Amino acid sequence: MPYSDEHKRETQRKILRSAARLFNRKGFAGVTIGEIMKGAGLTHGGFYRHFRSKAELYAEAIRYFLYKEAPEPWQRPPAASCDPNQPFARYVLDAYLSTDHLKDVGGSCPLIGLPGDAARSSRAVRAAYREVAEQMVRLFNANLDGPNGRDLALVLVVLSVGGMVLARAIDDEALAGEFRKAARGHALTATGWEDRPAS
Amino acid sequence: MPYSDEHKRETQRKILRSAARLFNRKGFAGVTIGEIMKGAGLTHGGFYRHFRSKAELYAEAIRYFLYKEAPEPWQRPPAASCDPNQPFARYVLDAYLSTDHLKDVGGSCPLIGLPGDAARSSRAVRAAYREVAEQMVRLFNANLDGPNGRDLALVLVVLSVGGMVLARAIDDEALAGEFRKAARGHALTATGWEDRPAS
DNA sequence: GTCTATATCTCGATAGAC
DNA sequence: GTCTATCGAGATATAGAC
Repeated sequence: MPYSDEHKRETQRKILRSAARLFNRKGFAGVTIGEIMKGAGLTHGGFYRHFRSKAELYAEAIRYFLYKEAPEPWQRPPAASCDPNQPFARYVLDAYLSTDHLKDVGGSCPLIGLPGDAARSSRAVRAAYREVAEQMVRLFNANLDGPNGRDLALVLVVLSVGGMVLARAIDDEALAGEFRKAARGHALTATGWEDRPAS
Repeated sequence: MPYSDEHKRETQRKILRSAARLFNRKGFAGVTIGEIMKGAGLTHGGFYRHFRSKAELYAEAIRYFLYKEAPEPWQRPPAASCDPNQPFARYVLDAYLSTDHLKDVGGSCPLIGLPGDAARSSRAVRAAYREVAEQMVRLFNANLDGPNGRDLALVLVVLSVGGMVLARAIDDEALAGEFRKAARGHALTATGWEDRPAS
């Protein structure tokens, strides 16, 4: 057996990783199978031994980000500036609306890069998108007690995603910055988390 | 002169109207020139006497919504329930996050349907997108006095656009409703505009 | 499982009659 | 200005050798 199961899973992972980055950067229709496979170090033809179609890959790529590939800031607070008195969700909010995240188009959260395509896609894709959104709500909610915790968590997700979506689509960096800063500042005030300079 | 200038402008208007609806529903890459022209009651070939390319049409279609085609609620308060004591911007917020607007995919505000495509498009497209966003900020700001008026207006735009973008992309109507309600409720509290049942 | 090669299709843009 | 017809590029998906 020249190719082990382990090797196949590893190849799939490479394809998903390449696909996630490209879909984020160029949208569903803007990406070709050949491009994705090239990004994974493979060629066009082999794709269909791993996924049945481009559409199926799309949903898998969204879920992939959620479970395997979420970058550092979403997993745990940055060690260097870790302050136990600050809720973890606060670090996530800062990272989400940060300039780094704005500019990291390929590696960013799929909630930002794909909403338009997701809305027009199959149930499977929209279900994957929903799972990511739910995970984000739970993350914020874990740091918000009280009866209004869930409502406030929903608002934080709306502010995070909405602020970044607008900032990405606008051609004016100053206005894009205003949107992000306003969303971040308002979120910190609403939650009672103290403010400090944005990144 | 079998075709007057007036006739040409009217034809352009039809093309833009058809294009705006289709771009909202299917995204930039998902729409074909033939489809757009069919929606305008014309055929494929005539398109290039009106626009130089599909990309140019895209920017024009966004602007078109802004200046000519914005539906009733964005232009003035609904006559039936008009209360002079309620700020106009409050009606806009309600209409923006309403179920009607959620379901009117083709006729909705381009800020909701196109952000992903806009972010990946030319400067002209992103400039058009920015103009619509700026207009919306001004609209809210006109009803928010004080030094924090502009910041709050920016937050309202983020809540409106973010709430609808998330609601559209998710396959769960209940969660989509939660996002919209949370965004609306929070906006009304933050502005001091009184609350009442959502539509 | 992965490769090269190709079938089949669709789209954006152009040409030329009316 | 609008039509029909078509070109040429580039896409998804498949076939078959290794």
